[in-house]
This record gives sequence, structure tokens and C-alpha cells, in this order.
Amino acid sequence: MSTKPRDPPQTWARKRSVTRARVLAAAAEVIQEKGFHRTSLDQIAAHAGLTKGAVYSSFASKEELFLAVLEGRPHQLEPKLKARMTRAEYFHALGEAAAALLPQARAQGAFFAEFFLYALTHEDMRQRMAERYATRFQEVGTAPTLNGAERLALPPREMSSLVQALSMGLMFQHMLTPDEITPELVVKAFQLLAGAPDGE
Amino acid sequence: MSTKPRDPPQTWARKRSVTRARVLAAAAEVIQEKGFHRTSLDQIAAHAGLTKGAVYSSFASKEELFLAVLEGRPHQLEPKLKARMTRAEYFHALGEAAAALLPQARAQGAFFAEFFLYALTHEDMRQRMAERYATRFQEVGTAPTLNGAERLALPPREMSSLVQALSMGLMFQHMLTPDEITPELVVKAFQLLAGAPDGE
DNA sequence: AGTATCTAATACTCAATAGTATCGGAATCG
DNA sequence: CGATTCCGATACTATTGAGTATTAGATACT
Repeated sequence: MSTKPRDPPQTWARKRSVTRARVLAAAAEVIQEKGFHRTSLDQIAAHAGLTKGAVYSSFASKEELFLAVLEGRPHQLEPKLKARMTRAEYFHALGEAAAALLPQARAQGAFFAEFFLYALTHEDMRQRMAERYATRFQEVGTAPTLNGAERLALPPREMSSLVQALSMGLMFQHMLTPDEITPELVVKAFQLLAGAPDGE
Repeated sequence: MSTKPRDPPQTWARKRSVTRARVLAAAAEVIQEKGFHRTSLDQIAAHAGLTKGAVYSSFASKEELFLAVLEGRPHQLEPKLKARMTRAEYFHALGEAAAALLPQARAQGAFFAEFFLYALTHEDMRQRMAERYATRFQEVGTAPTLNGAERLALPPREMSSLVQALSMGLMFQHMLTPDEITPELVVKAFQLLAGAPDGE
């Protein structure tokens, strides 16, 4: 009976991943409220019902934890696509996707803000995020299901930059003045980007 | 030669304001590069060629200094207005004003990010900034010199929110991916907002 | 069962830094 | 000129918080 030397210890791995997940979730929550700098590892650990020891057994440093949290954030702005959408329909979907993010604006905004400050002094991180968005550039820009006949007002790459910038800007603005930025306005904004105010 | 009892001590006042200005300027510079949290008062003082004592003789706390720096920032996005502009001209001017801000994106972005994080836990500050932007809402929205006959695609208030959001978003996006956000693209973006791509 | 191994709690160290107390020196006024 | 007042430098305290060393307890392997 050969002792399988490569039999992965399943329970440990699970335990490990569970606490890792707990720490990550706790970190995400606390950071959303207070920001990364203002949050101590003790606070994060306590919020997870654990201690700093647990944090350091899962993450090498506070910075690592921060990056892991950032990485774990879902890609936002995922419009509901259908086959053969018209341009107007496509941008309407984009607008609705962006509007759906408004409730999370506070949380998202906190992370964006932290990230920007971090990227300010970490060129490698800036690039990583830039690449991450670049993926979406294509997706949004080429509008995969978009009826080939219709053309955008701008080249796909440029248009997707604008989409990105607009949704980010709307989120921040919503954070600042929640009442001014309504879901309807967001949808209208994207309609304007589409270049065809056909619905009035 | 009556000794004026209310003769204000000019030299002290000047001296005071000079060092205050030096500290403010130094703080602004350093914060732009590293962010507020990451900057110590010693660093700021040293950058101003002074010591912490000077800082505390001018500002009650680090927070006070931060707020003073924020308050001292110039209002951005000031389009060059002429009498009787067409809508297209007006939005073109807006676009150029926004494009002109791109070189400062890094600095501006740092302050925005810091501010948002601060506003996250300081409701009063959020309101103050919101009001500050509200002023611009009117200005931009009503487009004072805009030919009365032309109408915007959206009500002034909504439109100015979008203008605000878009310029902010473009700034952040430029910070992230400088090459994607060219001045020309910024101008085009505002043309789209205007709703009339007449020049194409 | 008994031993080896890994996780996470406890209890520290150590550096950074906001804020304070004190003092020296310059400008002001009588 | 002497006394006074205010600014700003120096030297200090106190606190916070990241990271480490150690250990107890749980889990797996034979």
C-alpha cells in the first residue's frame, strides 16, 4: 500500500480556504466603510471573528490582503446582452447595467479611491488594472452581439474608454450627490453616448 | 504722532501668512504625490523648509491642514465663454476645458480620491463639496451665453450633472490609461453629450 | 492510539508619527 | 533700550498598528 505522496490534504485546504474567505470578506466590508489606511488588521480580524494570526496565516502582509481584496472584486458593468441588438438597445443595456451599480456606489467608490491612491505610487499595479479594463474595452467596444450593419459614433476602442469613464464618473458623482444621479439619468447619459436620441 | 491703538502688527501678520502659504503649498505638492495618509507632517514641514512647529503654529491639526489644502484648490473646468455661442460651440469649449485638465489628472485625482475617502466618514464634508459643485451646476447647466433658441438634450440640471460626471470620469480614466484618453477624445465625448454630431 | 503537522491565538517587538511642552530669538512698543 | 509678545525650532511623550515568535489545539497519517 504505497502511501500516496501527492495526496492533497483536503480538510486542511478547505479549512484554510474558509478562513481565507472569511478574512477576505471581512476586509472587504470594513474597507468599504473606512478605507484601507484607516483600517487596522486587528479590526479586520475582529470583524471576521478571528485574530491577526489568522490573517497572517493566509496573507503575507497587509498589502497582499489589499491586493487580494481588489482582485476579488467582481468586474462590474455587465450589460444583459441579446443576439442582434440594435445600437440603441445595446447602449440602453449598458445604461441599465451602470444604473444597477448605483446602490453600490459607496462601496465601489471607496475601493476605486483606495486603488487610485495605491496606483499612484505603484506603477505595476496601475498597469494590472489597466489591463483588466482593457479586456472590457474589447468586449464593450466591439459589441459582440451588435448588429454589424450599425456603426458607432466613435471607433470601438475610443467608445469603450468613454463608456468606462462615464460609468466611473457617474458612480463618483452619485456618491457625492446621490439625488442628482438617478437611474433614469444614467440611462439617458448612455443614450447620448450612443449618438442617437431616437427615443426623444 | 498719536500711537494708533489699532495699528495692526503688519510684519507679524505677513510673516504668519507667508509661512502658512509655504506650508500649504508644500502640503499640496507632497499630498499630490503620495496621498494624505501616507504623508507625515514632518515630511510636509521638511518639504517647506520648516519644522513641525511651524505647521502647528499655523494649523490646529493635520486634519485642519488637509481641509485647508482642499479648500484652496481652484475650481476646475472653466470653459472659455463667448457671447452668443451655439450649443455645439459651447460644448466644444467644455470639452477643451476638460481636456486642458488632463495633464493635472494625477494631482487632481489624488485629491479627489483622498477627498472621497474623507467624505465617506464625514457627512458634513460631503455636503460642503456637493454645494461647491452645485454652484457649477447652474453655471454649466444654464449656459449663460448660450443662444436662447437652442435647447439641450436634457434639462440643465441633469445635463450639468453629466458634464461633471463625465469630466471626472475622464480624469480618472486618464490617470489609469493615459494613452487611451487623448484631448481629442475628450472633446469628442462632450460633442456626443451635446447631442448633435454636426461636425461629422 | 500515537505521533507528526498544520492553523490560528496570544503575547510580544519595534517603528512611525500625531501631538505637546519648552525655549530661543526676532519684531514691537513704551 | 528694556520689556513684552509672538513665531517657530527642538526635544519630548504617547499611541497606534504592522509584523514576529511562540504555543496550544486541531487534523491527518500509520
